[in-house]
Amino acid sequence: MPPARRSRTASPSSASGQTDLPALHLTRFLPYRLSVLANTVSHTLAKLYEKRFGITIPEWRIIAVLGGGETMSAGEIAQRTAMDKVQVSRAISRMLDSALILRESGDTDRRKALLTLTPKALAIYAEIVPMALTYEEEVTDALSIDERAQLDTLLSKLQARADQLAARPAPAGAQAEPAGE
Amino acid sequence: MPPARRSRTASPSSASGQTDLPALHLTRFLPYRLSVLANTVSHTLAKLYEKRFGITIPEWRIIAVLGGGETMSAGEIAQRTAMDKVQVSRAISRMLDSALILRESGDTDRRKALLTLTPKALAIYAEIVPMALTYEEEVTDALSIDERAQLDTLLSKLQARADQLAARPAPAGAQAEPAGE
DNA sequence: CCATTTTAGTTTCGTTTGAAACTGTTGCAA
DNA sequence: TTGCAACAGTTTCAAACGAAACTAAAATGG
Repeated sequence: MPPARRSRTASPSSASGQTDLPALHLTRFLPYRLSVLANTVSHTLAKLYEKRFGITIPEWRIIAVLGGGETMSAGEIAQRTAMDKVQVSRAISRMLDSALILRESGDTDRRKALLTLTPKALAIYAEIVPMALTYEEEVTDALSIDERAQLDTLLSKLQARADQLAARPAPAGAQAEPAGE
Repeated sequence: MPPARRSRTASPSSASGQTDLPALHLTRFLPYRLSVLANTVSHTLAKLYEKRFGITIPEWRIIAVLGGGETMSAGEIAQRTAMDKVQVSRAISRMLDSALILRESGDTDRRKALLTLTPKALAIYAEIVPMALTYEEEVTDALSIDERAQLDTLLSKLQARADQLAARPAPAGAQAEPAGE
């Protein structure tokens, strides 16, 4: 099956007199497809562990990176989970409330708090990891071995490129307000 | 480069006495990777049209499906954009405020409102589509022709499977509360 | 040293979201 | 017909979010 490149020249099917502009079909538009897929997957998984353990995605991510028993600072967690520090801060305070995490002020640098999972959280980790991996397998079961390798490659390449484009400063001369029609 | 299947048996690197459970590295975990990638892409793109036209993602999606000049109901928009009806309802009311959309009560069924883009919105469509397609191309430029075809296939397969798993009723006997650990 | 800047993390504020309740309309059935 | 279930869309309310302001503790450097 060829990729069916979207036609750049066909006008929208309506007979309106609009200029002959490239059509865009949401269902073939990569950002849309990624968004829908990621949403479906995350949502399904989140419901699984919300139901079972009462934790949210940010909390799960923190458990995931600390699950080895390591200790690290909030900033380091933020980096490793790709969440921003506000999100991490909030998740941590929830986890303190539910006794999932332990915070001790750093000795040498009292700005950095050292965070460690409690045994309760480690127990959750032990249960949740197999669940998560099982779900991941169920999804990737839709693919052949080759395709899984392809997926790995593609996601890496796309992420690298997306990061690069995100870092690029916004094209100048684009403002919303003074759009004098 | 082989896909480097995650080791199922190696214990976490820490020397703690935890049971020997499968490790999970977030950076190799599909739901996480999808979520981060989709987020990066959507965010970058959203900033682009937020800056240029002052519209949000839901609004952009509505413009995208109505861009051909067609008329449809809110429910149909919801289906086609994979947004839920609340989101659609809110986006529409914003678009009514900014004169991007036109709503007329259906004649035969007064529950269904017929929605059409205004010329102002069609003008935005004409400008935004090339921007969106350009961005998409910039991202997919990271891939070879073959890889683009692969991506198309993979996303379709994964979405189909994810939908299937999402529809499946939650596994019974999983409750958060009575975790008498 | 003291003043300034940088870093780590938290708080605040306004917005966005999602689930559930609600309003109005139509279709169906006694 | 009226009475009730199903449907289309909106509103409400509480939780979640992001940006920016803020606090506190190091690092820098005159």
